[in-house]
Amino acid sequence: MTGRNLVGPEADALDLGAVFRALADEHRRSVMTELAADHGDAERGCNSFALPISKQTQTHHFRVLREAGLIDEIDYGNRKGIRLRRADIERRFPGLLTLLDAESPGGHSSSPPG
Amino acid sequence: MTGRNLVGPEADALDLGAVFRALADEHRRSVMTELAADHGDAERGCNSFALPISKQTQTHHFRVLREAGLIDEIDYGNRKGIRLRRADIERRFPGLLTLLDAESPGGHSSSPPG
DNA sequence: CTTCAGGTACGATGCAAGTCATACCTGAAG
DNA sequence: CTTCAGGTATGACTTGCATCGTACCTGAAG
Repeated sequence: MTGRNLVGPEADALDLGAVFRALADEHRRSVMTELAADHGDAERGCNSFALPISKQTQTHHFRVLREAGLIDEIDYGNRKGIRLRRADIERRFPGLLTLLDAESPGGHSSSPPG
Repeated sequence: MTGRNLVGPEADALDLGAVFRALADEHRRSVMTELAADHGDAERGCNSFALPISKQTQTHHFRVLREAGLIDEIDYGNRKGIRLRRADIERRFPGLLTLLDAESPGGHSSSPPG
């Protein structure tokens, strides 16, 4: 089961305004910081971020990140996978992920948070 | 006639969240895009940005940019100067101004908009 | 003094967005 | 089938924020 990607903007259509608005929220930024810190770009589950908010609100936040073009959401039916669109972001906004990576608790990192 | 700088956060105290929130607004981002495009970092007047909003709202926006640590506001009494904190931003968030510069209408530029 | 332009302070308003409650859907396990 | 966990849809609530109206301040010019 490879799942199916939920729709997001094309790489060339990424809008800096939408990206900044998405990253303006603390919870969404913490998600992006974790994703940027994992240079292996492993697919993550929604619960692996331990966000202190209800699941409905989490659904909302992941939707905003997807519509900004920052992540892919892979629909498995009763589960969902999150994957960073690293290549697209680097091509359109080079250096942005480095900024987020620098905000990672342990500073720059090449390994997943565990 | 040197004017007096209105207070803003120290260079090391710049917060990425506050920066993203500041850049989430279209008007504030257009100001920052213009400032980033002028590599000469000339001091600008508030009216030189031609923002299509009232002066009270402009005061609000410049205040947000200053409190985020992105600009200095020099108080001349009945006038105000705006200057980009390029060095501080580059040190704390390297690459951020390049992202904004790339959003400049004519693409990358080394000269003021005129 | 008065006049005027640039800027600020305060308050009110309207809208966008973050949050959650309820209800429902999906797939896996018994 | 039932049960359960993960996720979504809808609606309502609340907060934040962009905006402007009114009033006031500041400095320059007359």
